[in-house]
Amino acid sequence: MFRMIARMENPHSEQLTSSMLSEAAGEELAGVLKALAHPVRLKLVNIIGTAGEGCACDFPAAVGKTQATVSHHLKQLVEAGILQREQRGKWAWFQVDQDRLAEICSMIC
Amino acid sequence: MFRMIARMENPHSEQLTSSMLSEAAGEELAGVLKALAHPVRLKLVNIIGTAGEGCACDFPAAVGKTQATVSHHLKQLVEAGILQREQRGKWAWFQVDQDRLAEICSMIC
DNA sequence: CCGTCATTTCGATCGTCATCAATACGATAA
DNA sequence: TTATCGTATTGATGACGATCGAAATGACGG
Repeated sequence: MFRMIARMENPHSEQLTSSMLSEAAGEELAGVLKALAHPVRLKLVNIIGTAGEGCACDFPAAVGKTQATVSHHLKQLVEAGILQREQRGKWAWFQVDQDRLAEICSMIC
Repeated sequence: MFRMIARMENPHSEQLTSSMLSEAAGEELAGVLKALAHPVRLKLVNIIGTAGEGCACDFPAAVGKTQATVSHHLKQLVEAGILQREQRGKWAWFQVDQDRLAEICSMIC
């Protein structure tokens, strides 16, 4: 029912409800959350995170969008630091940056 | 440097990177994150959360937006379940729903 | 070097969002 | 009830985001 989690402290000590959030930190956090706040992008993160990694070639069918649209969403996730991209031959593979997600959580809670 | 956190499990056991996220849960999470993913709304949550509570009358000056714009943002936060509204005489007071924030975190990490 | 295949970028369109002034609503005090 | 003050809603406008088809880029294999 409960579990214990060890987590690194937020290096900037900025936290949404217990310490003042700087202008810059607010903008940064808003940007990352915006990248995450879309059903298709959440689904991509979910697929990749659950499987450990994922090939871009499989995503259009998985999320029901064109390849161009998927590429657009992947770019946003990479730019937000949530996904990491790796080229393997012709194919682009993606992984979730778990530390980045943990960092986001540590700023919210 | 590290700290231990006891946390309630996500009642739906849906978690972004370790279990399949349902269509509905994805839409729901995207909606809440969208409500949070704006600099002005983050600042409102930060102000209210840090102080414990806050009066709507103080926010326009605090965030540098008109009363109408602030009211619009507050509504979104309330509808997302992040803020709770309470009428005290003429004034509207707001509090952060910490459990709701924890719930969001538990779905991300 | 070509040709092919995977992926990204471009350009256009359409819908949604942020913002504010003006107005309406709601609560209190006179 | 009426006046007043705080807050919410409306309506309009400009900015931004999602989407896709088409064209460009990049990575192989021959």
